[in-house]
Amino acid sequence: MKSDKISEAVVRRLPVYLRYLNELHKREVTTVSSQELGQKLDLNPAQIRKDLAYFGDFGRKGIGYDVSYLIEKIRQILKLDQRINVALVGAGNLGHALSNYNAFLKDNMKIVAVFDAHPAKIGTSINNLTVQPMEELERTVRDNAIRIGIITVPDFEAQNVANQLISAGIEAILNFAPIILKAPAHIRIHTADFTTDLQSLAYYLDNGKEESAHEETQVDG
Amino acid sequence: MKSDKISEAVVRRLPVYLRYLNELHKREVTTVSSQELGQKLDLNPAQIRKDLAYFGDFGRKGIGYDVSYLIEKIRQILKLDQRINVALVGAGNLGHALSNYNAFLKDNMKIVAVFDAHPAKIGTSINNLTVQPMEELERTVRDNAIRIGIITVPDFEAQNVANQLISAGIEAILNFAPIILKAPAHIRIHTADFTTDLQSLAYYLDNGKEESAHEETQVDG
DNA sequence: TAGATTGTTAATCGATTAACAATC
DNA sequence: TAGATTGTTAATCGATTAACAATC
Repeated sequence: MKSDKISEAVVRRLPVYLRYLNELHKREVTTVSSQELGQKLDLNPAQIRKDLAYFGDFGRKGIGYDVSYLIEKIRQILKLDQRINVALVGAGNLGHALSNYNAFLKDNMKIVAVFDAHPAKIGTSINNLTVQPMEELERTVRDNAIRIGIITVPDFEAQNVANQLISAGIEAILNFAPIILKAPAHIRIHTADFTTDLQSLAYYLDNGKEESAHEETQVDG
Repeated sequence: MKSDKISEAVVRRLPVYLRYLNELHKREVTTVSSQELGQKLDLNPAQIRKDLAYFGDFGRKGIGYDVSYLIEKIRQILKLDQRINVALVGAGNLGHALSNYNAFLKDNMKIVAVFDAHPAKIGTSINNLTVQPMEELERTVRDNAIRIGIITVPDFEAQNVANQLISAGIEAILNFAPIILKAPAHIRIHTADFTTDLQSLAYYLDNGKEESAHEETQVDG
């Protein structure tokens, strides 16, 4: 079963598969079953098989999946087999941290330009890249065929920066500012907001009892 | 309709509501309807009403929601009305960036301790906090009633750090390492992995046509 | 009163999981 | 051949959305 419309949930699991497959490959494991994969990644094996089957018949009945072949296929699906240039806007602490993560990203996706509006930042160097003024954003994006923008500016500037990235021709945005960006439908936006992560985590803190089906707790009991 | 089991999707939207409500409050808006909220946050109004109704009757028919009251209620639900201490493990670039975000978190959630295994880091200062060695983690966590741990160490150390946090009595973890952590069921783990975010973003880059229902494109056509 | 908007039930939609024939 | 495991269909589960009576 090829194509149809693939749900975002499926797409978000692909990088997770890829990461673990790369680890297996490094360990020289050549074959893996959906069951092993599921166990390691806390996912249902049927779900993994189904996810992969959306894109092709990658496995062999009775055998499992060839690790190298599956890595190749997932990289193709995610377009990680082609060079993808990324721009980072906001040369603060977080921007600095992210630009260092280039090491973690496989060769083909790379932050190739950093921008900031703050005069003091411009011209300084971050991880071998010179911070450029916002005025150069449009030209740099076009000249370097930059397709993804990462936003690490304060929230009140984020929408403005997004607009500039979009009019420069960027196709997708990874937004770290705690705000819901508005953009045309053809622009893909992912929000990576750890304030939200942390706050929703607080919900699950246990204040006393709740579901203490365990017989463990003896304080307060 | 109170309680039942609340889905994670619902819990994850609460901080989003809260953030925008705080903005409204700052602008001295006193009342808001689910429709306005939905428009601003790109959500279905019925969904917002349903989400809130899980926790109580916070609105008034014909009127909408009182902004201040709803803020208070959501803060209670998320346990943000009580002081929650957080520990950060991994004093690298990302850890540094996160510790600065204290400013963005409301008063009640705070990073109160930073740890690192690297001798060169220990004793240095990050955002007014002295980096402590891992050996002190257990005691510091207990003495300061730290309930949440943030992991910003390299992937190969992440599981080990998680184990230490858990045995020190932490209740929840925000994990930035690109790995699936194993933990007992009562420990809540959220993964904030932007490698995954970026890679799944690449999938949506448009290589040519796909769903060009728009008549815009004339190059390549 | 008329208009607006909630809380909630019912309908829809979509995603996950189970089951199994095909086959290595 | 017997055992293992895929790809896929059907069953289940859960989340979103529509609709509307209640009521401010």
